[in-house]
Amino acid sequence: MPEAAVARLAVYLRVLSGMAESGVTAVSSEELSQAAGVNAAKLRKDLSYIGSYGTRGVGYDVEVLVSHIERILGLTRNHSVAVVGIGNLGHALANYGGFPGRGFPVTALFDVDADLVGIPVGGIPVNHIDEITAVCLEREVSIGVIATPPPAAQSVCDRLVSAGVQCILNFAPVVLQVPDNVEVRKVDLAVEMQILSFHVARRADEAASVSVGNNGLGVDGMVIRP
Amino acid sequence: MPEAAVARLAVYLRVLSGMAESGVTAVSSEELSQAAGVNAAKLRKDLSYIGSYGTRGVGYDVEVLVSHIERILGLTRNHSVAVVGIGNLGHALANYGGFPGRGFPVTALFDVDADLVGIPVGGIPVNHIDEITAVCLEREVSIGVIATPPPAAQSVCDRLVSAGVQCILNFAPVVLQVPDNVEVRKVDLAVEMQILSFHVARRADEAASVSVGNNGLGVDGMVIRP
DNA sequence: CTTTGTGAAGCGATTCACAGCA
DNA sequence: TGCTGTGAATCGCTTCACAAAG
Repeated sequence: MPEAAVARLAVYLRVLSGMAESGVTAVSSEELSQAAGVNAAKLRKDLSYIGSYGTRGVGYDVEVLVSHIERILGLTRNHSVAVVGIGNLGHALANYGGFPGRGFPVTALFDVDADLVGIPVGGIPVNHIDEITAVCLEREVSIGVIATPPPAAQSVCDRLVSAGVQCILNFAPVVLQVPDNVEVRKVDLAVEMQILSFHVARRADEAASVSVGNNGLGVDGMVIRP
Repeated sequence: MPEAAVARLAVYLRVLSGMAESGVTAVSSEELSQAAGVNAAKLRKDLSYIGSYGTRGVGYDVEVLVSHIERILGLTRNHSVAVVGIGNLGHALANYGGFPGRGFPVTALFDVDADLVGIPVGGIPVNHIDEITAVCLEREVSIGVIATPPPAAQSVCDRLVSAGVQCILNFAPVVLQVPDNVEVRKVDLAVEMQILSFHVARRADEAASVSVGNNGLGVDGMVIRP
């Protein structure tokens, strides 16, 4: 199954959960794809990767789809999360209090700053970063979230890996080096902003070339390239 | 140019900036690709999209690459940013104080909560959300960041669009509906966590099938499928 | 001899279009 | 008839491999 399809399944799951709460019990590929912002063919292909749970001529049962997607995404068991780096972002993450979508309880917080150690954030006490290995093993952390300043990220990552953590969500603007058996996802604000910046620039370029070049008209409408 | 290549250019730029600060003046595609976590062929292909600025047999001049990537990404001009929703995440974003990588000054903050209005966060006073249109137009906001609760996201998005904002970074777990001329990037924690969860589940499945099924050996090593 | 730049091949994801089924 | 499920076609990104250049 394509990695991109996995990401979309998570989106479908959210939309379906919303529908279920609103009392909707059945949905067609057309309706669901609209709500998820993809086209219907892609949606059906994505769902086909996990099995055939629709009814031809009718559509999908919302509850059935929800439970199958949850199973495929491994949401039937809890995934214990540790957040490292209790700055602005770390606070925000800890205070989400069990991650959005549930099933991801935050069970450990770490920081280098001794002044933070022992103080609870979002109900969980902060441990010193030197305790990562012991605490992660003890609390069976399966997902590590890195929210440290860039210089600390690789070292934190190494420690998480040596504590047996195989999944890492990295907010630090650093390219992490990890062994093959560790999965890293990164959330990189600077990169996101720069992609948007690129599109602004491209739009500006196109606007410029349309107005003076590519439409064959000069600025006052005179035909240059008939 | 592939969208994926644009994202990588932003990563190369960061790595190159770090090298420049360390006094490195030249770099080969092999070195740079290692540091950026991609293979050398892909790096060269990506750089070829923006022009031929290397020297065969030698490599690339760090400063030259930096300035060309900055130009392509539109980083030669400032992009004024507005953050909407001053909760935990909004605070964290506002306090970054000019976004990572610079060139993205936060010039406006908005919230519905009247108690927050007027109080500065990260040096910028919070405006009431009803003032979005006027303030965004006045401060020439080009990028809107949505950090509101899910139910408010679409409405905030609509208001940003009507204020002329054409680029949106969305942290709310909602699929935004926008006109074609608006570019949306989303950062979705729940989706990221669920992708990691999927990989945990897949690893567990594989481990199970290796130990009891696909290697032809039972749990104690007895041959089941010789 | 080293390293870039790139056409061409390869590969994976998306889209099409229709067979299959209720 | 209507909608799903899916092979086949298509598209676009990635990788290869080598000619070109210093």
